[in-house]
Amino acid sequence: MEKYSPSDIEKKWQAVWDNPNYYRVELDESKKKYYNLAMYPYPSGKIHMGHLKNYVGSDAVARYRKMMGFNVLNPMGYDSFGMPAEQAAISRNIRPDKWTYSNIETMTRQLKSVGLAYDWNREVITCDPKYYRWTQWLFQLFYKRGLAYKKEAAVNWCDTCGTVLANEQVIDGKCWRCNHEVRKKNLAQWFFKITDYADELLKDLDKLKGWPERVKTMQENWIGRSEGAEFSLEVEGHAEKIPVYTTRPDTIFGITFMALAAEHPLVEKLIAGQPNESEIRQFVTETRNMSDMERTSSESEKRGIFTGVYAINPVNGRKVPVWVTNYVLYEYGTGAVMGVPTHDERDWMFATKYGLDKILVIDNPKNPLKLDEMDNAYVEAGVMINSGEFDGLDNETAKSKIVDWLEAKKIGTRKVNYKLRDWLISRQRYWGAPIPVIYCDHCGEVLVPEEDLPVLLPDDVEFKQGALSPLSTSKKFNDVTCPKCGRKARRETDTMDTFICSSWYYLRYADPHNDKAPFDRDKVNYWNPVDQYIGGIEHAILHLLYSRFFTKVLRDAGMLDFDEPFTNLLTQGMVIKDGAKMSKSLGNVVSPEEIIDKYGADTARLFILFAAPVERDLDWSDKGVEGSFRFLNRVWRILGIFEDAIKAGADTYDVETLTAEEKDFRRAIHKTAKKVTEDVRDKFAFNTAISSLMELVNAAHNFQEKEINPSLAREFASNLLRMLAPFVPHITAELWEKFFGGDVHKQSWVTYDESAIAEDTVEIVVQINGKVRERVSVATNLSKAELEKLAPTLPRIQELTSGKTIIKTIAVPNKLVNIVVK
RNA sequence: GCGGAUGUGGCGGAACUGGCAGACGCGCCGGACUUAGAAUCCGGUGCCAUCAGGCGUAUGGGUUCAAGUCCCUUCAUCCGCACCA
Repeated sequence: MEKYSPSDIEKKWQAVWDNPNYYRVELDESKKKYYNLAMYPYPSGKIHMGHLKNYVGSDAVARYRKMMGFNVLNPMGYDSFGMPAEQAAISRNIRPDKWTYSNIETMTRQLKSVGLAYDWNREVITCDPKYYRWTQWLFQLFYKRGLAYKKEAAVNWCDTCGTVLANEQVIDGKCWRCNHEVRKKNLAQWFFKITDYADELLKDLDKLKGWPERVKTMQENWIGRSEGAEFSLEVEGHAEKIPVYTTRPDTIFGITFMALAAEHPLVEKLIAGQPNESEIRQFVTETRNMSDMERTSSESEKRGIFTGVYAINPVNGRKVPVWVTNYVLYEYGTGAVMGVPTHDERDWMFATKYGLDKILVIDNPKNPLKLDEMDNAYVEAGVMINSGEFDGLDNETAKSKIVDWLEAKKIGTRKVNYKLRDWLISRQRYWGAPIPVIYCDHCGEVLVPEEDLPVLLPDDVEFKQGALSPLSTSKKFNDVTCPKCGRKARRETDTMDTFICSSWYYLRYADPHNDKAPFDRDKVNYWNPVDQYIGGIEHAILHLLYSRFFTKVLRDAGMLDFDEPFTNLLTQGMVIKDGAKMSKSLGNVVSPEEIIDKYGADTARLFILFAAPVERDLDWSDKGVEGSFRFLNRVWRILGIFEDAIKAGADTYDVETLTAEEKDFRRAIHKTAKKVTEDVRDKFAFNTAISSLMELVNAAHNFQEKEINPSLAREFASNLLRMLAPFVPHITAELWEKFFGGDVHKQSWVTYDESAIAEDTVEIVVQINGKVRERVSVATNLSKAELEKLAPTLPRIQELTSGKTIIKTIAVPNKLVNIVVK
């Protein structure tokens, strides 16, 4: 047989697979569906190893499921709105759409060169007006359901990107995209009311049995639910009250001061006319100008200033000073906090610094507290003291009793709070889906009528770094009349966060060409939810939370019938080289193209799958790649040696005619089939599946210079090629065609025969005091009693136990015998 | 600080419900083929030790006939959240 030449083989098969009908799938109620999805890429113009790792693993799953007889949906598309296209327009004067579509073309070509089994008929491109028409339609659906609203707020602003960002897109106070420090800015912006779904988004995490714990925990923390009470304190000499939220109603009797956020609107009213009014105002301004980084770090110093006014604790009438501080967050709860220094560490630090009073209200039952000996707040459980009628209760019980009491006296109520804020979706950028709203001086906010969708992106725009949205520079775009009254009006010039586009793309794949609706309900209900989703951990909160939110809203709108979009989630690891993530700046990048050119896509795929479990980081090794290439050559070579036998063999034959050695080999074939099936089906353990295939090929080498039963050789080739097909599709297609005719990817998955795996004898380990001292071959399933009887009679064991007393013998059938001696 | 994870040869990594630690691959060592090299094939390869044997899964302890696996302690690394009252 000729030499293994990956480039010829791969070109040949990729041409076959490029036929749009080859991977086409259709809805078929008679077949069990399997929706396999890998997170679609941003069309940067070049695939990198990270993409490859993601898509190769996902592809193996799709191909395996197809061979298992599932109707597999395995689509691909592009998350094609976003800043880089606009940057290209700003710095190189290339139109964003040109830049994007040419990148899509090259990336598609690169993806095809990897041999991925996508149904490209279903390609989704989010910057295509046929797609973003429905993104706009969905915005309007949210609007009509009261889930999209515009409000003025202090929002996150990135100067380099020239746009606002959602809370989820601010990482450590910096922009998720460009890493530039984010600052606060007051702007009127569009929000999606994700907080309406906070409770369900949290609760339904329990339904996601197929998600990694880590991702669920991250979402749980992000949603940040807490239970407590809200109540108000009167202010001496003012009509206004100060509402506060607390999770520690059991410490209400210990309030010694009130702390307001610098942004709190009451501050201005309270300080009016105070002698040091201007000093306080200066403090407020300074604090508000601090970056979020300095402001929210728990290490930074707590500072504050007394307003000169006092509030009254409603539970005991105590007069407490009201302070303005830098450590209370305006956005959470009520923007005001009750100060209980004895039982809250932050309040302790603050009160100590400014010499404020401290009252103990919870005591340590084991070791009574003394205020003047404490150097920290007491935050453990304990017994109530100094708390009127609640004294003596344990503080957990007191918590709910005090809230009951507050409610009965109409002072306060139970309250649940979330850290999750509404999703800021406006972007002051061009390359996104325009928000389909028109402003009319007469009619106000008006939705663009459905028949006028999509609101197209105009081309008469100017791109300038950091300037206002380019859309505001377009005459065409802004020349509009009010759809209601016909008077001159103006368009919303903001576009939508690209994360909106990606919050529903997995639904569009089910019905990608629909021009009457975003998708057909029956089709989505057939294909969705996604059975297996694979992608990077960086979307643990962003994309995965937003998509869950969208699914729930669309369910409530009657557009689909499930609660969660992704049944199983696999978060794949990064690609590492020389101890660091591959990056241009470190110069440790290996491009998929160069590997494919040198060894072929099959080798690249095999190495990626073999070197590490999918969810773990992959340590790139050039030597390891060579090892994978070597293995494929071994497969090629051994099947070449067997070629005549394979062709002469029969599909069914009498196993009893095999020699003992051949029987062993046949057992290995069936054992491997079992192992590979279980590894792929249950665990996505491609690395161990491949290692057992390597063992099988190694075992075949015993026959390289020996006659092999032709039918056995045939069985081996058929099994090996089918098992390897999901991992290395080209070489297996070629060899299958050569030996069996037809298409390996249309074959059914291997089956195995338990009886063929069973062995007559097993090797038993005999231990003395837990150390292996002898091995013995016995009949399979020899009973415990028989084993216990047999072991001490072995010569070697007799020798080692002579003169000692046997205390106990433990036997585990098919495994071992342990003799305990003294 | 809180939460999650990880820790096994020279390296990437195996080990199902506790039952032979180190599968498979890389690297290394030896051999065959070759004038020689490359490629290929065969064999070896946790550490210490002259065979016997001893020691080994981050640390220290515990449970057990038996622990990488279960329990407690400490340490290290990575990730997420981080003044959320």
